[in-house]
Amino acid sequence: MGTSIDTLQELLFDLAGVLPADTAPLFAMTTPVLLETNEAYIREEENSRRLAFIEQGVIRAYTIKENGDEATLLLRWEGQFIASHDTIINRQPSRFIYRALEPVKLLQIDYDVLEEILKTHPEYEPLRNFFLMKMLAESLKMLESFVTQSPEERYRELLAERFDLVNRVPDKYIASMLGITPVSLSRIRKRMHTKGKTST
Amino acid sequence: MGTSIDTLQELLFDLAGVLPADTAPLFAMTTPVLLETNEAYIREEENSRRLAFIEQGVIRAYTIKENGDEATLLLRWEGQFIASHDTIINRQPSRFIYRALEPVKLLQIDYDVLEEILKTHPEYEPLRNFFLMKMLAESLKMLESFVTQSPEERYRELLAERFDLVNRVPDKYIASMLGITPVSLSRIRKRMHTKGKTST
DNA sequence: TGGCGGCGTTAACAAAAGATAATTTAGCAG
DNA sequence: CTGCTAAATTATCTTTTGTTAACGCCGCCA
Repeated sequence: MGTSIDTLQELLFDLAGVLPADTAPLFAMTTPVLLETNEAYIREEENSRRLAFIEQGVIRAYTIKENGDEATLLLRWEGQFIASHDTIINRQPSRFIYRALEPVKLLQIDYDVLEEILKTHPEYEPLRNFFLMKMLAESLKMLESFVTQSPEERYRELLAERFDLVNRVPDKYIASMLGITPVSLSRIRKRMHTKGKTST
Repeated sequence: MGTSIDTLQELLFDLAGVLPADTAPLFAMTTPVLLETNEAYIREEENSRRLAFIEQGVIRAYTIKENGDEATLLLRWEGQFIASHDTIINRQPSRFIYRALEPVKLLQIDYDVLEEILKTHPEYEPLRNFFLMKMLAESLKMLESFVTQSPEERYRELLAERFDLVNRVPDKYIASMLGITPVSLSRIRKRMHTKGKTST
């Protein structure tokens, strides 16, 4: 059973040829964190520049709309990073809330500390680039789905690509992430059952 | 009148304290490129890892859907970078077409060449991070607008924030970027004229 | 300058989504 | 096992969007 550190060390080796033995300075500054179901990792208006690798569990990033409704921006799960992009990229208080949907295990580091480490250990730099690019690619892919597909098509694709995730997460959050209401998602599912079971 | 090089040198100085005099190795590898209206910069299935800073003009990134319709993913204009994210991030043939909507002036570099330069000149690294983060923040903001706002609200916001851009670009591309049809955008505009001229 | 073609608008109808509320289902605590 | 609560479904009605087609406007080019 691999730990976060194992995973990240492997990644660092693959990306930059950094041997696990040479990653001590990086991992010395990380802290393990546990969240219980429904616990907030980052709250609205918070300014902390924490960055975490998810070892286990699912975290939901959402915002509260003017009318009081929640809107889920994205879900992150094991093997991904989670951080307040408002705070890290724009140095603004987080407009989003990051909350565990399940018990979560994190490996955490402060972004400013990470930056210091990167100054003295530029060999870790590929790790940052890798995750930035990965997140950018993911965001663009989601964006693409909004301009090319209908809500039903987006849902079908999500089912096809992340069936496990859809089953771990309440439908209402999935709906919100697809840009529709839970009622609408329910109707889509009904349509899918009756009519075309075939697809994508 | 500032050139691309001036702008980028300024950015490099602000971000990393690199003096303009020390940026020669970087700019030695760049090429100016001119595109005329409607000329494609990157075509579908293309594998080139070109990266360009837009000095003047607007470029549209779009894909052709299964039904033959076009879907505009994003628009980029002067001061921004343009590149095939499929090709640079995932080393896949571009699924998008990048085409000039106006006469365009670019400052181009090959990404692989840039990577080589970054190995010997890590002091330029902040530039890459800056643009990656900037693009990520932009993508997430657009994504946010899809989960929190209606098409009409997205249009109003686009008008409020990028009025100049909306006026430079044909409505049908704006509509597609908002995830709706040109017919629908036309109705939204009609609604806005008659009813609420106020607000966000 | 006359015609052609693309773009935006409008119209008419079908399909889908939003809002609200009632009802059923399901997960969890005691 | 029972009961409570939240989530999901269903129903009804309204609003918005999609689809297709017609029409007018304008720019461009022969």
